[in-house]
Amino acid sequence: MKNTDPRESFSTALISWYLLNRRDLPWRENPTAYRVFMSEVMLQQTQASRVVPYYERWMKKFQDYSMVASACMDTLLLMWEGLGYYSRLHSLVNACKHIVKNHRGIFPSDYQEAISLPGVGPYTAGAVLSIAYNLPYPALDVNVKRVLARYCDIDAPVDRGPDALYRNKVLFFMPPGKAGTFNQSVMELGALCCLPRSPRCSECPVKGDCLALSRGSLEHRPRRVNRIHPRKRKILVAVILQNGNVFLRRRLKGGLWPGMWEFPHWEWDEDSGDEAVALQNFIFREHGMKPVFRNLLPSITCSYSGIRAIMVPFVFTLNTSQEIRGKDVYWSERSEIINMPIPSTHRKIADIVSFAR
DNA sequence: AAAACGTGGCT
DNA sequence: TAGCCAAGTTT
Repeated sequence: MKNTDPRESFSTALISWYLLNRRDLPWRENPTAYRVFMSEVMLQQTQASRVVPYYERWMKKFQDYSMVASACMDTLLLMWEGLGYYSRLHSLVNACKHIVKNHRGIFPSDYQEAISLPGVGPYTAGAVLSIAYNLPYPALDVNVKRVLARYCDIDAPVDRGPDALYRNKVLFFMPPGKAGTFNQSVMELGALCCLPRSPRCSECPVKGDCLALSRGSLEHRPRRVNRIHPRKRKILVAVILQNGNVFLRRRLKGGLWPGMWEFPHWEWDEDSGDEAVALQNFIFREHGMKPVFRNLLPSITCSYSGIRAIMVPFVFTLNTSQEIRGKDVYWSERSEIINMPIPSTHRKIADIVSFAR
């Protein structure tokens, strides 16, 4: 007699498929709570393939919470550079400090304690507790929502409103004692098979019971409501040189690119006017320098959280008689720029500057 | 509740 | 090119 329990047929087929098809990702070897925690934070809003090199560098350098907690912030920022969402890093460091101080260096196995750690939300708490400790919590990310929205033909939007419906579905299907493997199976199906654009239904281990597939509603699952079209901006960037050194300033904690180094820049919202002069005035207001405009560098487009920007780099030189020093400003040698944590779009400009001639 | 927060690959 | 998308959390 074949098993016809809908819970078991889903999880059994899914786990069998997972054990055969899963990727050999580094955080899947020896999945201690520390290793899983570091990977889950890096993976937030990011694709696995992009995280791999960052994760391997991180694990080589930091083997436990106390090593992260005591590391130099610039070193940490440099290791995170390019991953984006830098507040994750600041939260992660604070979480590590908290675990060392209050949990004897052991990730808490209590859900409420876990979710109260900085940067740890429902997803990350569920992922660490299920994967590292095999505790029965959902790890509800967009992959899981997409798989369930299709398999159960759920119309509730995945990007707004309460998650209770989706969480209950996960718990309904979760087989006893296999929380970690089950959660990873659903996520992996979403990442490899139940893809956002063109799902590979012919390869799917649970296609036989997929409601969206049988009802023909696959195109409408998952349903989304939140669509923000990006606004355009033009940003004038100042590359100020003095004796061959490059002027950088450190951003404040909070907001965009917290704690990282950048070129001074000014958002340009006019239709016309002398951009170089406007930028020069800004530099004087902000930093008290009066550098001389020399030339332009190639413009760079970038986008982040609803903004599409074009960055226009202006090269200035500053007379040696003007001495500008300060806590959060720095004259970097060209060869040294590579060791400063700099956000991705500014890094492209920095590379031109540091490798020029 | 809605907006902020990065970045790069793909179509 | 412009839009969509990704192992979410915080305010």
